[in-house]
Amino acid sequence: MNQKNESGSEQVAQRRAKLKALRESGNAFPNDFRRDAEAAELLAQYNEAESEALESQQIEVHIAGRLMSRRVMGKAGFAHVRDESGDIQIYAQRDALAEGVYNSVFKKLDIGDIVGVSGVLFKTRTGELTVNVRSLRLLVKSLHPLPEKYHGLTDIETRYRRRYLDLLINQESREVFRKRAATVRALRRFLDQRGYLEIESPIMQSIPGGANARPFVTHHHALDVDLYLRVAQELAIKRCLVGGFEKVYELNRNFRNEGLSAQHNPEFTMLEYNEAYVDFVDYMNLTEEMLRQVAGEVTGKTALRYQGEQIDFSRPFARLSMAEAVCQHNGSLSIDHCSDPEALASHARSMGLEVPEGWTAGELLLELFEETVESKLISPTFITGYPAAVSPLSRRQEANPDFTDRFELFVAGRELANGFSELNDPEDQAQRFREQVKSKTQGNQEAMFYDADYVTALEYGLPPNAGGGLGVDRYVMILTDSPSIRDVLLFPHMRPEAAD
RNA sequence: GGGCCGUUAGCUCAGUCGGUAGAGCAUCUGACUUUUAAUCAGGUGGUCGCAGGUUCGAUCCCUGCACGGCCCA
Repeated sequence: MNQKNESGSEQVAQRRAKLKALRESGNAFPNDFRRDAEAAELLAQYNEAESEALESQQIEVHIAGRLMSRRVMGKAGFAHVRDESGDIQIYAQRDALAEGVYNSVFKKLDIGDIVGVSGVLFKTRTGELTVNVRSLRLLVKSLHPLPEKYHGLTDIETRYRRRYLDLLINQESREVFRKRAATVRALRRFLDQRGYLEIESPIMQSIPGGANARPFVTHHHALDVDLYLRVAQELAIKRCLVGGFEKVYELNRNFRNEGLSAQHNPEFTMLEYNEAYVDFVDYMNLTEEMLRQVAGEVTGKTALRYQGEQIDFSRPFARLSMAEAVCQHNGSLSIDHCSDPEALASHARSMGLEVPEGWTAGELLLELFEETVESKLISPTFITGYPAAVSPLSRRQEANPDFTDRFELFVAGRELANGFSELNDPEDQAQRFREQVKSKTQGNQEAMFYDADYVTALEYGLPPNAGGGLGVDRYVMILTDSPSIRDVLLFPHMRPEAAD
């Protein structure tokens, strides 16, 4: 924003003039300064030291970083230098520096410049650990003024579009991405320690599958074929189980061609994990343990506050069937009603919901669940008993084949994870794919494709297994108390800015 | 896709019941050798998101568009 004006702004022109002078007097972009300390390390080590002790030790340090503030008082001045670890103050005195350095280097620095500083540690009258500058070099001239020191950068659009500025100014933002990295590492560690194999399966596929979602299409010119960006990792993982790997996960990007919202980015990170010879109950247990352990490792806490709500991963997660959950939140319905399409439809209509004639009890139940329950599930809650019609890869319940051995986990009113005992009957799978294709020809762009090779894989024998999928971005949102998925994506998808 | 709100200096924000705009910080000049939202004095800086319309005159009113935020679908 306003980029067009900035190039002509007075402040930028002044800085460009300084850069021009630097170029004329030598290498304006040197890379031979070496540091031996970081701000946080020095503060940790010496902040408690007595002033006299520092005075007698004369500890010389070499630090580098970006100038974040400056207070010049005639023949001496203070500034703060920020490196990745934090900020530390420097103090430059004209008469303590080589001839001319104070006026020609220090006083010409602009906020945002990257400097290399050598000096000796001391404490100011107010007790702040400070580097008393002996020599000072400008390493990189910054051409644009930084956002203001007190209010910082708060414009949410600029924070997303120019993340580098956000990271530079807002330390909390850096912390979010450190926690994101820690979350990903902890998830991998959790599964690695249990003997899982991490795989990398194709992102470009000729037949996308594994989720009900509209895919992105691209084109391979040499082969002259359309390819889809994957919407899930699941079918690749289960092929690996057919191949004899028994515990497999993939943690990587998926792509779904849908709208953007505070919970949706077109590319997002999902962890999918499957294990042979376990079922969906085992996988609720595993998922619960994983989320609990990782939350503790990343935040150091068991009970989190998310957007004002208390979310406690340390307590056992609630487990309810969808019918039980709907009954809990719709006082006039009983469990018996939940298998009765008439009762469910009339209840839905009494609430003002539009439900088509001929919907099954399962479809009506799901509709009521989404309308009346989902947003109220703040504490971690597993919902089970999903209709087979909306679960084309899930194993059917033995007692009621219209439903599946599937769960979804809701936290903070949103879906966070999904899992099920996997369907490994090739003939049933083929039939489910046919139903998906029929739905697709009727206009459902989120319906699945028929994946003949996957059916063939099942015909060779997929061991009984369960699988789970975790929305990593949403999980990080909760761990970092971030209201929008864009807050946990370094470079979230934004509409292009208008051309000038 | 619909509704509401926002877009003014590099940043954070005021403001004009229609007469082409202000503050703080930043920046520039001067003073100042332990400051820390440094201080003091003075100055510079704007296509008021874009395009139309109404009007003698629009940053302000109207319409459309763009981007963003929130809510809904």
